Formats: sequence, structure tokens, C-alpha cells
Amino acid sequence: MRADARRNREALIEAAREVFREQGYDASLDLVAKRAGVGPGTLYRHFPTRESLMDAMLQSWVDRVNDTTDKVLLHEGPPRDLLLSWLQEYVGLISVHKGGPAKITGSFGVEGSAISTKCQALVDATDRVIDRLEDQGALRADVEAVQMCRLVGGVAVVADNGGLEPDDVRPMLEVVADGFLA
Amino acid sequence: MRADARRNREALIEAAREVFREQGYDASLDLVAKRAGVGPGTLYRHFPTRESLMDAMLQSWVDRVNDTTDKVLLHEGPPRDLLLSWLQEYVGLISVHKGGPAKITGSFGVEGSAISTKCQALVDATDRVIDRLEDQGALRADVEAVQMCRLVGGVAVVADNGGLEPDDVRPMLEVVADGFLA
DNA sequence: CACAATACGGAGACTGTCTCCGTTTGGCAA
DNA sequence: TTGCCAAACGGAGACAGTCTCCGTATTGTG
Repeated sequence: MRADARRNREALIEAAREVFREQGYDASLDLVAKRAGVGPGTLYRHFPTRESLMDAMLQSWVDRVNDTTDKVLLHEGPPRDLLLSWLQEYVGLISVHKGGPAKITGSFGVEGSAISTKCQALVDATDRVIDRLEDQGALRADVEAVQMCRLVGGVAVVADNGGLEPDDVRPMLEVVADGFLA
Repeated sequence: MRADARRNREALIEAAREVFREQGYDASLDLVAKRAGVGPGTLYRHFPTRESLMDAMLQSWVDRVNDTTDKVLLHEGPPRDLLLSWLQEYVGLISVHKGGPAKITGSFGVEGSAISTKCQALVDATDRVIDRLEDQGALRADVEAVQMCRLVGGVAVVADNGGLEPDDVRPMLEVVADGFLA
């Protein structure tokens, strides 16, 4: 890739991060281009779809998912606390921006979605937590990671849509956690 | 209201029902107007916002919510079955059209939303089910109807977004149900 | 039947998406 | 260094959707 192309690509990703944070995932892409100091054509050449731009943006986010999982798994204590704190972190992770939860949670298993590859990081992370809990015999029999992701994702979506406070989210996560525990 | 105005209003609601069913809630409103055989100006005079049009559309739906609740409450059997069948009906009720679950679930408690008034029907219905379950001492202590609506709504949203089959939804609802039960 | 009051409708302003193509730039080979 | 051309740029503009304004048409009442 040519030097100017690489430069513009980076500028676009950075601009997208800014603009999406400010205005949510529906923000005008032409604005992203303008903010990056390039023409719309350049944006669409680098990122043919809105999704592909998000995919690029979420690259570094995957690292954060993994780091957070490591941290949560360090925590010793009752299984319920472990699960609950993972669920809370999960909501935090996918609530990066307005509209993020819906975008991410809606992309599980939708093949062809650029974001769906990133979702795998979430499923893998959740799987690690589930493995730990299963070792402790704390879970009901048939728990699958994707299922848990979807359920918690749903909570995050409504929290995001409705502007819910953490205090409103907590009890919902408790319900979910208790539903998954043996 | 003048006779022609009433006629157009009805035509618009009927057209909206058609178009939204075919294309989801993001469908072009000008198309709805055209389908109804009126100009865009007429549509926007009757329904200043997309929401207000939906609100009118959902009028008859409220009746269906109540009927369904009646039917579910007739069912005798273990509390868990009652709750589960309500949750399933709930998902069905709000999944009228593509995008419906997100629209409805995102409108709880958002005051000023025309749809939010319709959501009250859902909360009330859920409350009736909760009352029954509480009489049987089957629920955990602090269950609120809105909370349950949001949680199940979240499930419906991800089911809708991801094109999930009822078989995928069922286990998620079981988790939710078990989370709410004592 | 006439005349307000009420309602209609479509042209068009505005915004966002995405493409096409003439112009510019980077980097390699001579 | 220079010249070349593939690679990349950028912005005009086609297209679609939202929503408004205002001249025109319709209703129903006195």
C-alpha cells in the first residue's frame, strides 16, 4: 500500500472513532471523510461499507476485550460474583458508543458481516468464563457462550436505547446470572 | 374532522401497515403516502413524525395484547410453564414486523415517544402475569414488570436482528424465566 | 349556492449515500 | 535525477429519503 493511502486510512479510522463517539453509529460518512481531510471517494475506496469501517475501528477493541477477560478471571470469589462481574464488564465493553450494543449484538452469526468476525472475540472471552464456572460446577447443564452473549447483549441494547443507568442494569444482569447458574 | 381527512387518515394507516410489514420500520414514508394515494404533505400533516404514524397503527395491536394475556392467564399448571408461555407470547407480540422489537423495547420510559404510551399495555399485561405468579409465591422478591419487559424485549431484539428461530429463542427464555423465579 | 374553513398535493430545499472519472502523487527503473 | 505509470485522490453529481411551504381544491354550513 502506498504511503499516502496508508496515511489516509489511519486518518479515516481516527476520524470515524471521533465522529461515531460524538454522534453514534448513524453519523454521516461524508462527515467522517471531511473530518479526516479526504474526499468521500477516498473513504468509500478504503471502506466500501459502513461495516468495514467499523471493523477496522474495532481492531484495538478486541485487545481490550481480552485484557478485560484476563482481569475478570483473576478475581477469586463465589461463582455468582465472577459471572456477575463478567456480565457487567461485557455490557461495558459493547457499550463503547451509542448504538454499539445493537450493532454488535445484531451481528452474531450473521455471516458476511465484517463485524461478526470481531464478535468471535466476545464469544471466546465468554467461553473462557463459562469454562471456569463449569469447572466449579456452578452452571446449569446446557449453557452456550453465544446464547449468553445474546442475552446480555439484549440487556445492553435496551440499556443503551433507554438511556438506563448502571443501577437499572444491575438487577437485570442478576436475573440473567441467576438464570444461568445451577 | 372532515370526511376526506378521515378517509385519508385511514388509508395512510392501512398503507403504513402494508409497507412496514414488507420493508420494516425504516421504509420510506413518501412511499407510504404514495401507496395511500395521497401527497407527502398530507401524510406529514396527519402524522408529523414516523412515531405518530406507528402509534396509530398499533392501536388495534393493543387489543391483541390484552386478549393474549387473558388466554395465557387461563392456562392452569406449574408457575414456570405459565411464565414461560407468557414470555413466548410476549416475544411473538412485539415481533410483529422486522425491527419491531427494537422499536418497541427502545421506547419504554422514553417520555414524549408516542409509542411509549402503547408500551404501557405491555407493562400492564406483564404485571397481571406477575401478580398471578406472586400469589403463588413463585417469584423472587423484587421483580418489576418494566424490568421483565426490557429483558424479554432484549431477547426479542436479538432474535429479530439475527433471524433466530424459535428453537434458538426458547432456551434463552428459559434462562430468563429461571432468573425471575424464586 | 356561496363562502370560509379545512384539507390537499407536489415542487423543491435539504441531507446523506455512493460513484465516476479527470487529476494528482508516489515510488521504481533507467 | 528524471520520467513514467500504476495507484490513489477528491469532488461533482446522481440518487433517495425527509419534510415544508403555499397555491389550489374540497367540504359542509348558513
